[in-house]
Amino acid sequence: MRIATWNVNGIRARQAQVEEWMARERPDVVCLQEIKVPSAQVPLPLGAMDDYWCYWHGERAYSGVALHVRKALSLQRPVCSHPGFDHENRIAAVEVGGVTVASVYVPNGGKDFPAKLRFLEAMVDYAAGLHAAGTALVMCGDLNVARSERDVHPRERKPAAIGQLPEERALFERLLAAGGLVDVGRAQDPANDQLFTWWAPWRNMRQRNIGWRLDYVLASEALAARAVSCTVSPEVGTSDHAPVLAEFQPLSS
DNA sequence: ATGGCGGCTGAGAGCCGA
Repeated sequence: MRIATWNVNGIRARQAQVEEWMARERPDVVCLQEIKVPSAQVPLPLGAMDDYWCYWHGERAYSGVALHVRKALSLQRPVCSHPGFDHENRIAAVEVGGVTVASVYVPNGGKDFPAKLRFLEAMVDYAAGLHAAGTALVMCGDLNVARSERDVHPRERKPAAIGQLPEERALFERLLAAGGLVDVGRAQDPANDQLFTWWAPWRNMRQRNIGWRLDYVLASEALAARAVSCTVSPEVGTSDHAPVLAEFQPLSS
């Protein structure tokens, strides 16, 4: 089971890159963020792929998320939803094989920081509810928080910067604790202090790997114990964010 | 400390990102 996430920063501008990447990586589930287009205007063939169930949850110009589920995983169209706390089309979820997968784009917070905190708090409650119900969850996406100091390159560390603030980091830890979730990227690569997924688009920050880790695959403990890898692909695409792909052994085996 | 630029809309200059 291969689950991938990518903030594409405009699906129309990134269409060919996403198609190429999906053809090469062949993920079973794909979570996209910042599609920046109304669901009805998603370009084909990405909008309705032969071998994936596609769920687009977007709006004009801004934000928006999507989910793709390989049809072989689920003969009938999976049940898709956007949880009640959604805001600006920032979360979509799908239930497949007893696992809930969510594609999430947390508000940056520069425009409305309290709204970011409210969204993160609602994510905590959502994950806690699924945890209490015994539903396995994989929460993927651009969480717009660098989890800890080591998730920001030393030269980008700014304690007062949005994305690095103590209250955001505390909410990140609450999300993991209340949801019974594991940060799969960190768990798979515990000693790596260069594990970045976003780079500022100037001064060759990406090539020099001076970045932030903002994109995550969080998985319920039982599922995370089945993870075999979680990799960032900094060379893929021209979004400010790189895709992240986690591979899991089947839960049942 | 600051920084630059692409994607989007609407058909300009401005918002947004983190």
